[in-house]
Amino acid sequence: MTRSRVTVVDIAQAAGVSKSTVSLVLQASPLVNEQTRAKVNAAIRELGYVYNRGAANLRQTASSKIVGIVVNDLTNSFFAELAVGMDMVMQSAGFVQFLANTGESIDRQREVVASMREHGISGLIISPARGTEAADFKPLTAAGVPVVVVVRNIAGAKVSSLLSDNYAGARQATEHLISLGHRRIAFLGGFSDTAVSGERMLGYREALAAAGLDADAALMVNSAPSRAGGVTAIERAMLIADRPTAALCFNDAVAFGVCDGLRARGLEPGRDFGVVGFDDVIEAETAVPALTTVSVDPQGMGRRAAQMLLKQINSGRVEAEAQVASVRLVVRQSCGATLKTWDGGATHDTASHDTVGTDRRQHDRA
Amino acid sequence: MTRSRVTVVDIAQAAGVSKSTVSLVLQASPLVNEQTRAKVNAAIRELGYVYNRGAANLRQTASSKIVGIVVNDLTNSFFAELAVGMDMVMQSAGFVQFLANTGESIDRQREVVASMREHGISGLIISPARGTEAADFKPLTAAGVPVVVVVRNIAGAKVSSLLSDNYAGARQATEHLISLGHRRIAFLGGFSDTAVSGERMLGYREALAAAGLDADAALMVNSAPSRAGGVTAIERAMLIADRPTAALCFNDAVAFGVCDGLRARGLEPGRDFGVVGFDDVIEAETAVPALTTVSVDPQGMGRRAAQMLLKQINSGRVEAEAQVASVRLVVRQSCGATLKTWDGGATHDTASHDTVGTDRRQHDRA
DNA sequence: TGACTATTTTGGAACGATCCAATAAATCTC
DNA sequence: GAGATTTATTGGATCGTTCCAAAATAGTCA
Repeated sequence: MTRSRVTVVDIAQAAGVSKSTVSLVLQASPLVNEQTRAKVNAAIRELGYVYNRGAANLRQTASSKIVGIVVNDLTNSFFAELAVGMDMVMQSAGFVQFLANTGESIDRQREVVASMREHGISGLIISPARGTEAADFKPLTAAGVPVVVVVRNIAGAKVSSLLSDNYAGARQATEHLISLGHRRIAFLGGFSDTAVSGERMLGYREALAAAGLDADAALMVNSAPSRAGGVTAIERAMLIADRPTAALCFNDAVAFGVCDGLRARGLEPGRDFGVVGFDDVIEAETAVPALTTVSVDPQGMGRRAAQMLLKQINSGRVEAEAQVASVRLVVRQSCGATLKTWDGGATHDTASHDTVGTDRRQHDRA
Repeated sequence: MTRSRVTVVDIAQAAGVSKSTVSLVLQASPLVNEQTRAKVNAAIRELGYVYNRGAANLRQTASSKIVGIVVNDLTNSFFAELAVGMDMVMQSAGFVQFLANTGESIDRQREVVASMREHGISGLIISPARGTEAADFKPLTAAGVPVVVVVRNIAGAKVSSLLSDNYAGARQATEHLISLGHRRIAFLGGFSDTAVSGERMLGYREALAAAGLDADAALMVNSAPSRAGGVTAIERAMLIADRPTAALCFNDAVAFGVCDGLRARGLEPGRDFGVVGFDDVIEAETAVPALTTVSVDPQGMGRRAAQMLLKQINSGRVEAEAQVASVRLVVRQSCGATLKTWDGGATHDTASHDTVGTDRRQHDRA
């Protein structure tokens, strides 16, 4: 016996006014008399009324107060934090968000976006799955739904974007490793056919070139952009004859995997091998050794993307705007630059240095 | 010039039928003639029609195909994976989900649940913030909205729940550490005033008691249930005179922090100190040393919770059902079990074993 | 008091899809 | 070929809110 919903009419009846008046109270209109407002509010509380936004949204002037957020891998801390950042500003703005995970499946992405549209989102933030094309956003923009693309760029799409400065970050990180004395620097993880990977790799290569080092193709190894991928990437990188002594990793997850892989072969990241990540996820700081990484502040990026979207929703204009979030290298321990004390090992009795490189040794175990 | 929405009437006109017929086509009714259906579908594609679910939901017989998911800390892998598990089955069932992060704020939680209700969720899965009371769910259940509480129990709430068997898991893990010869076993991390922590701590204490060991209050140290919390917890635990030789950690995040903290003081987890986590997050397997932990399979739990909710939504009956997800101890390396000769002494010259870390040695620096 | 503002309140027509009862068209039955 | 049956189609009322034009009430001033 599910009793039928409590509606404005019920409230009106209970408060002895018309439904129009109740409606005015609901939207806090100054037109309504204080006493009347109090009576209506009392009735609302009394009857346990809940506003039906769906009904209100029917009138085409209304905004649904719903946005869609689509990410490709929520299990990756980077995206989880991105989502949390968005959530914060959306909640504060009185919006509620659909969130969907695509797991890089373009089909799921299409379904999920279609589904969100049916439910009437007033905007969409998406970190597109691999293979997403500019044309995929056509229907959205044509319908006047603002879209913000984050993290991964979609060439030719007439939507707003918020990307991190991958080129600059990678270049800076690579230069840092070079300044520490490294000459054989690997680029590990990620898929080179993605825009993000391409940009980071370009920064890496140009930094090498500028220093007069040549980019050995054997030093660039693709892998899944995950911790497990990092393990396999470093394994492969150490198979070649002229081994790297340091690596720029596609992201922090890969970097952690690389650290795992190094330890598995008896090498200590930061001491025996320089490791630099990308993203600066929350664990990067507390990990041991603390991860030197390019900070992109995912939560901040999420907040910023949300603000971009809100601005467009509120202004009513759908005008593409491309923003680039600047990044900065955060030097911690995994690159070897701040090497302090854990030199430990009996076969190892160097004094402390503040750079890597001097006490690096080759552990031949293969 | 945002042209007004395309509606069923427009489609009807274009296809030369009535809006009722269009509606029948939309819900794939067998009543409609094949040719008519084709005509209508063509018009739908032609005009770029998008279904307006909000309008459909007005009729009270309809189900909104929206569920709400509320978690308290999406940056914790455990919850991220839980969410992904739910997302999977919800997507497959044609539902779309609101997702909100409360960050343990009971106010945000209340706001966000209210907001979701206004948008017409047909069900809610919630991992309640600390301090949530049974009464908070009253309005939901009274309105016939099924609720599934996950992870944390709310005593007295008349809603369904899916909890992991914290008691059994903690007991099993503690027994395992005891069987490895440990006598001073700490319980690190978490807040003892939460249900989850209470259950796990009980399992820990009863295992100790059953083995004739007494539970030293100094060995139980509270901390935030995060990686950073784990670092501080182990630091505090190592300050006491009669130090622990192993620890059961509140969750995997804490366990990783404990490993970090141990390394910072020159101790190698798994060799010099037994560490057991709880949750079995995805990184537990690939970490070095691989984390011995109580597997609760967060993704599987998410899927299961989603299924419970769907069952209730579909059956229309709101009947509370309490499920307990069984857990199992996954023995990896961090507990030291794969190292046979654990003796806890400072002088330590074990031979090679088939684990990582054979050439790592103890660094006494404290 | 009556005319004239302000200030409040209010029916009814949207909004877009569904569903029921009723109709129209096609097929069958004897 | 008239009636019964099956198969397709269709107006209109409905869901809960907003908004507009209009009405009712209160307040002001000559």
